[in-house]
Amino acid sequence: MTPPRTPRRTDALSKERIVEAATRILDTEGESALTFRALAAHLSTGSGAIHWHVANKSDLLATATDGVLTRVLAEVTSDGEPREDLRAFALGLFDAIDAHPWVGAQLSREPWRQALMGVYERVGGLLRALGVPDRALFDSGSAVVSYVLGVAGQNAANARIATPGGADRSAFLAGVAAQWARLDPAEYPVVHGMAAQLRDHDDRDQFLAGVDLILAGIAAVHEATADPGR
Amino acid sequence: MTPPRTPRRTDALSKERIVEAATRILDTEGESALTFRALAAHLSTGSGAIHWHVANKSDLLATATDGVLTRVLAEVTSDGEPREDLRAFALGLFDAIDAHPWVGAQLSREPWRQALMGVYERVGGLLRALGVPDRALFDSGSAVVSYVLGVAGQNAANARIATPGGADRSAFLAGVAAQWARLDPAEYPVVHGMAAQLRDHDDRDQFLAGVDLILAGIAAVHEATADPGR
DNA sequence: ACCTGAACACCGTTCAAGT
DNA sequence: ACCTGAACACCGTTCAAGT
Repeated sequence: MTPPRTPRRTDALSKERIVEAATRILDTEGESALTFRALAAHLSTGSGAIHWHVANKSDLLATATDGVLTRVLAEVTSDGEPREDLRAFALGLFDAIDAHPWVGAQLSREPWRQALMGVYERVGGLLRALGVPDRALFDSGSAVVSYVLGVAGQNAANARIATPGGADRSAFLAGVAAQWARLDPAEYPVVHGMAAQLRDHDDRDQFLAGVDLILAGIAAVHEATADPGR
Repeated sequence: MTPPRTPRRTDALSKERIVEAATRILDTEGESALTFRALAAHLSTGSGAIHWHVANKSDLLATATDGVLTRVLAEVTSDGEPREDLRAFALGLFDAIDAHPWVGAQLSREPWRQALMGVYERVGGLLRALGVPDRALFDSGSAVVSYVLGVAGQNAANARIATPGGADRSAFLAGVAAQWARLDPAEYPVVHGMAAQLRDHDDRDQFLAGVDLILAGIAAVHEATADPGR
């Protein structure tokens, strides 16, 4: 009489289901909670089974990241006024990374390369619709994309730092603001003066203000250098 | 007769020496090579000794990151024309992260918060010297800082992806450019058209172009909204 | 073809024991 | 006070064995 093995699950495992479960763990418990053992438990299977569908952890993170970004690309449509479409798209990326902060931490990983292509395409297309000449599309697009990713990364950082402590975001900001306010105004005149703004600002508003700033710069530079022979 | 223990080292261990060694490992062998065992071997001590000086790995990474950023703040002076000073400072951050790509990956970690204060102070001060009104300093400064960090993060990503493969940066870029060129122009008209620019562009130049774009935007918005009653 | 779960080589961290 | 190095509880990944 052999010892009873754990009964085989009926619903088949698949890379899709694994990535789905991984995303849920990342969203709810954070990056450090995503282990193959935890994942296996969630899916009531063995860790080896996961490795049959997923090459390794990097592959898993890559696919999950790609999923989030692909969804943004698909869900945020660009069929209106280009300026508004661009703001909406940027905001879509912002919100996606806000909802899945771990994606911001994947910035420096492979998966982004593929997704970034789609992002560049979208941003470039909208900039072109705004009248940016083709030769300026690369630099302008790169500036927009870099800015968006920079904010995303910082936001991911804040989300990470804030949550572990248990305090929510506004309490966290208030704490940093208080620290800024306490700085010696002689040594840190600017930051000292920013404390109140830091405490009260809205991340999304500030993000959009930055997008508008860059668009204004693109418009200014573009008009200034608009080549006559074109 | 007791078995001979490893002779006690004469030069005292210190947090400073540990962080120095850690930085060297990070720079030369990459982030994955930094383990307490490797570090202990480099310093010919035990892993426990390191934990006596350094709370944990996070503390170690934080201190190393802070060191790099502090050095940039100290070495890049700002005593000339504000616009040039700002470009030089941004470039200083760019180069530092280019030289220590692992710093870019620390973006979403605690250590940055302290260093970021100094960065905001410097950038804000220069923007003010450029004529940006105080109330606009926070948003403008945030835009500049976010952009710089975004580029830094992406560069760290490229450095990471490129080096493991053994190919150097230009070969890596050529590969990605070739991939972009191969894309269906009907589906990816913009990115397809950017392939040549991607292959030939200079990272530093493009970075500075972005800084200039943002500065142009700040100037434009500032002039447009310059309040008469001030 | 797909899954199980023990085994392996590693990791950060702790800690009794030394000097 | 500072250091040593074994021990502990983890981790990703592999793999013989099952169905």
